[in-house]
Formats: sequence, C-alpha cells, structure tokens
Amino acid sequence: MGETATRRHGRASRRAFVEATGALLRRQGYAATGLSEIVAASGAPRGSLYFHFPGGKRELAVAAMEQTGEQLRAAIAALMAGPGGPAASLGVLIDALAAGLESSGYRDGCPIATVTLETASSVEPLRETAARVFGTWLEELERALREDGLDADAAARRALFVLSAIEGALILARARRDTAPLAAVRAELLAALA
Amino acid sequence: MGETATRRHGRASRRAFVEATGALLRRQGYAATGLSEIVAASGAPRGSLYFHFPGGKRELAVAAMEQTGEQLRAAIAALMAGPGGPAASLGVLIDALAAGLESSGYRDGCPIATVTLETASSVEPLRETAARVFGTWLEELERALREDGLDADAAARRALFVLSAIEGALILARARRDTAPLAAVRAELLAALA
DNA sequence: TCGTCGCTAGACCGATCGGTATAATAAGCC
DNA sequence: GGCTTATTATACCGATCGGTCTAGCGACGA
Repeated sequence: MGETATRRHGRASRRAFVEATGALLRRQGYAATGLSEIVAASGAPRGSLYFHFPGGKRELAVAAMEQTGEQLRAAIAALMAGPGGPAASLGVLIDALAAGLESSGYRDGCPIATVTLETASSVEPLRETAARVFGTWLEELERALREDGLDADAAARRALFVLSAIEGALILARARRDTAPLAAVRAELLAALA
Repeated sequence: MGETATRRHGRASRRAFVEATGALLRRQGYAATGLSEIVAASGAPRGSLYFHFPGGKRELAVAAMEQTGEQLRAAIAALMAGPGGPAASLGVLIDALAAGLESSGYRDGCPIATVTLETASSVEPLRETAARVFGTWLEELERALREDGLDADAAARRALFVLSAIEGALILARARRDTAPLAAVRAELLAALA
C-alpha cells in the first residue's frame, strides 16, 4: 500500500509532462506545441503519456495551466501580504514580471493569456480553465484592495483594471522586446491607486 | 496597360486570401490556422496562394496583420479626433470594442495580440510586424494626449498604459465571456485621465 | 513463486500540415 | 494569327500531427 517505488516513478513522469507542457505553453501556446515536443522536453517515456493523461493534449494543457496558475496565485498572495499596502506590492510584482521577461529573452510570457486567445472560441475546457485561473488571481487582488479600505464593488473593478493592465503590458513588452510597457503601467498604476 | 481583367481578378484573389487570414487569426491565431482552412474560407483557388504569397503562411500573416492593423489605426485616429478630449474618445473606443466582442460571441479578438503571444519567441517577422502595428496605434494615442496638453514623455507613458489596459481587458473578457473587464477598464481609465 | 498491477516500450494509424511542381487557361499586345 | 504574361488547376511531396495498440517490464502482496 501507499507509495511504492513504481508509483513514485510514475508520479515523477506525470510531473515531468506537466512541467514541460507548462514551459512550452508559455513560449508558444497551445496549437504550436506538439505532443512529441512535450515528450522530448519532459524526458519521460512517450508510452506513459496516455496512461497519465487519457484526455490527451487537452487534459495535459488543463493540468499545466492549473499548476502554473496556482504558483502565480500563491506568489501574488505572498506579495500582497507584504508591507506598504497594495500599491507598493503591485510595484514589486510588476518588477518581478519585468525581470522574468528580460531574463528569458522575452520568450516566456503568461501561458494563460496565450491559451485564452488561441482557444477561447474553439476549445471550451481550456477557456474555462483560463477563466478559473484568472479568477483566483483576481480574488487575491480583490482581497488586498478590500483590506486597504475599498468596498466590494470598487475592489472588484479595480482588480480587473490592474490585472488587465499587467496582462496587456506583458503582450506589448514581448512584441517590442523591452520593458517600457511594464514600467509605464507600473508608474501610472501606482499614481492611480494613490 | 494598367488594370486588365486578368489582373483585377488576381488582385481579388489576393484580397480574399488576406481577409480570410485576418479573420482566422482573430479567432484562433497563427499556429492553429491551416493553409487549407484559409483557402477554403477565402473561396479563392489554392493554386494561386503561392503565386500571390511566395513567402507562404508567414507572408500571408504579415499582410493580414498589416491590413487589420491599419484599419484599427484609422479607427483610433478618427475617434480621437472627435469631440470631448481623449478621455471621452477612449470611452467610445472601449464601448465599440465591447460591442464587437459581444456581437461575435466572444470569438473575435485582437489578432495582433494573439499572434504576438504565439510567435514572439519563434517567428521574428511576425513579432516585428506586431511591434510595428502596435507602434502605429500608440502614435495615434500619443498625439491625442499631447494635443490635450501632456508633454512627450508623459504622453508616451500614458499611451502605453492605455493600450495595455485595453489589450489586457480583451483577454479577460474573452476568457470569462463577459464585458466586465472592459467596463472596469473604461471606468478606471476615465477616472485616472481626469 | 506466482499472479497482479502500475507503468513503459515503441511501433503504428489515418489525417493533416506547409509547401512545390508542372501544365493548362485566359487575356493582352503585336 | 502567334507570343508573352498573369493567373489558376491539381496532383503531389515528406514531415508531422494527435492518438492508439499490444507486448512486456519491474516491483509488489499473498
């Protein structure tokens, strides 16, 4: 019973698939990412793919989106709990995103945004997953804004505004290969929140 | 000399390819759009594709992005020239985008954003085209903001902020299938610009 | 020791991918 | 009428796509 060696090995393969998929979704999105590419990047055996993910590519993408979504949600929560109120925390968040973009040579963006734009009109489960993940991020932002004194409606509206600005800046930054859009959003957002 | 009947027909085929590609890029992006799909949607003969676009899919995508980019640039310019200053004009622009999204059942988004996220790290010509098109939009916004009294730096920063917020809201709106993100951006943006 | 179960090997499937080749058609010019 | 040029028809290419199949491995409980 419990974790046998075989089982541990299996879970490791599963995890490798999910992580490889997440990384590829960040760089090139859903449609451009082939199963062979995922298998190669993961190092796990191809024969195992449909054992762990009978739903195929779709199920794999959902798992990857949920994983990176949860990581980012936790990061947001941790940052917003820091000192200085929401404005200061958002500044740190945007700086971190800019640093991540730059250090990957503008290759790694937000996987949720990419998959949304590609599949919102054709692959329902992926669109639903994207909406759910965005929802968890919005909740964290809302909570911080409410704790800062905003009422529920205002907090919800402002959270949408903040996330929109950040996601949009990530697009512009990748297109131009510079962080100016993030810097602009950072500056204007902090001014608007004051 | 000049426009012969054959030539006119050829140009029509070319235009049909570009328009079909543009529509498909809006819905599903670059990688998910096949050449056969483009040919079928355009109604033009497949044999003509590589006559008009020797560069293949890439060249076709560049042409489509430039065309829809120019259309949107002109629309932005016309709106910003309207009465009431930049804030009022942006309100109208965002309303128009929301109406467009809704009327297509949240299928048609911004083709430039989608292609950017998919190809920024792998297909240079498309990334460059996206950056160029975004640049033309930013120029229009900047000009309107300068005419409203902002200095060059502030106008550039604010234009980046505005475009980021709008592009991000389009993503969230498509994921959630509602226009709340656009409404939130509209409200907060107008307040920030006042 | 033997059957069972979790997992993997890897060959294989039809379909579609982006792209190319060659010949025909259609119109304009002389 | 012949000659050129623009455009289209269609068959075809190898590669890759997402997905499936069956045989078997290795560790476990009884």
